[in-house]
Amino acid sequence: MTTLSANEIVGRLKLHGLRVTPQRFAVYENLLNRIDHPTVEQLLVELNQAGPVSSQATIYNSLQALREVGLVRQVLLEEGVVRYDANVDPHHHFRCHSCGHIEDIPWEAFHEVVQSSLRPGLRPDRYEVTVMGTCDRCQPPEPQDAV
Amino acid sequence: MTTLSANEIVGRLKLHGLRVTPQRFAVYENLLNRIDHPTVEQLLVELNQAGPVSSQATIYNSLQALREVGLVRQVLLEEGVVRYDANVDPHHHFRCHSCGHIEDIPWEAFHEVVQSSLRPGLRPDRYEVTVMGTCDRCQPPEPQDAV
DNA sequence: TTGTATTTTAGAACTATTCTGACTTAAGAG
DNA sequence: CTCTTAAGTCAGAATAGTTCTAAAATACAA
Ligand SMILES: [Mn+2]
Ligand SMILES: [Mn+2]
Ligand SMILES: [Zn+2]
Ligand SMILES: [Zn+2]
Repeated sequence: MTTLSANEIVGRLKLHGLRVTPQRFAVYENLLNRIDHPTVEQLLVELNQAGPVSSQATIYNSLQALREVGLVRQVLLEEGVVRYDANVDPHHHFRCHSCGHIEDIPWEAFHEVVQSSLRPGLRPDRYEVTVMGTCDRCQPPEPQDAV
Repeated sequence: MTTLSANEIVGRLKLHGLRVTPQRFAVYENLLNRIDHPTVEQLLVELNQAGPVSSQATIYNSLQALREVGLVRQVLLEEGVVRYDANVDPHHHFRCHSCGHIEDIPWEAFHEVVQSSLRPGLRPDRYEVTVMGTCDRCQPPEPQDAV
């Protein structure tokens, strides 16, 4: 989450062979500066809030280009909702089904569990845990109890 | 995976307050008898293979009804692909990114890992592990080795 | 059997995403 | 710089998965 400078963002794009257009820059910069895993619609609204920056088609194009070089990934947690994430380091996700809040779960949280637990024959090379539950702000009306 | 008799299937539907129509029965029965997590399209083709059984709209309707009473669940593993599963017991999924084969991973495989590994404040009530890798039939071109 | 709320269905509508093709631009070469 | 052109942008059309509509059919309780 360390905020990247404009130069660093440009550097990353060029490093991956992407031309630096204002639209592409804006999409990536915006995605880097938020932790909420936005949808295309949300990106579109926020980017064009203070005057037009990017068309819808270009946001789709930019996300696709960024995805192809591995700077951005999709996150699929809900049916019919595609979210985008500029955190491409392996990690997991938590989703509050009360308020919809989504947050990252560090990769280390489920350390090494998977590799050892699969049946022989399956060669895992990636895995991801999705946890659904209730976040801090949405605790259900329970009186008092601990884990 | 124990094959259910027609009577048992009817019983389940009624138990959940669903009327037993030929279409709804066929959708649920088909889903119970396969382990491949089919899409709507695949269900449509297979159900109507030997003469018309159910329209597309009715398959969507049936799946929605079955889902609402908890007899069927969706499985989201790939972008833009919604799959259905009549196994509603908690379990995880493996997906071979070579052939697309999908298989269940028993719930016990990752027993108790999650509950203990989350930050305080989050109350998990469901979680799911998605493992991507290579299945038996798609082992990469390695010379010789055994399991 | 009958009555009625539910279900089925073809086709229309809707929605997220991709495509099209004319125009614009980033950036390397000279 | 200026030129050149492959790459990018964008409005609108097209596509695809899903839901809606409303008329006809039907499950099932009485
Ligand atoms: Mn994330
Ligand atoms: Mn399954
Ligand atoms: Zn919440
Ligand atoms: Zn395979």
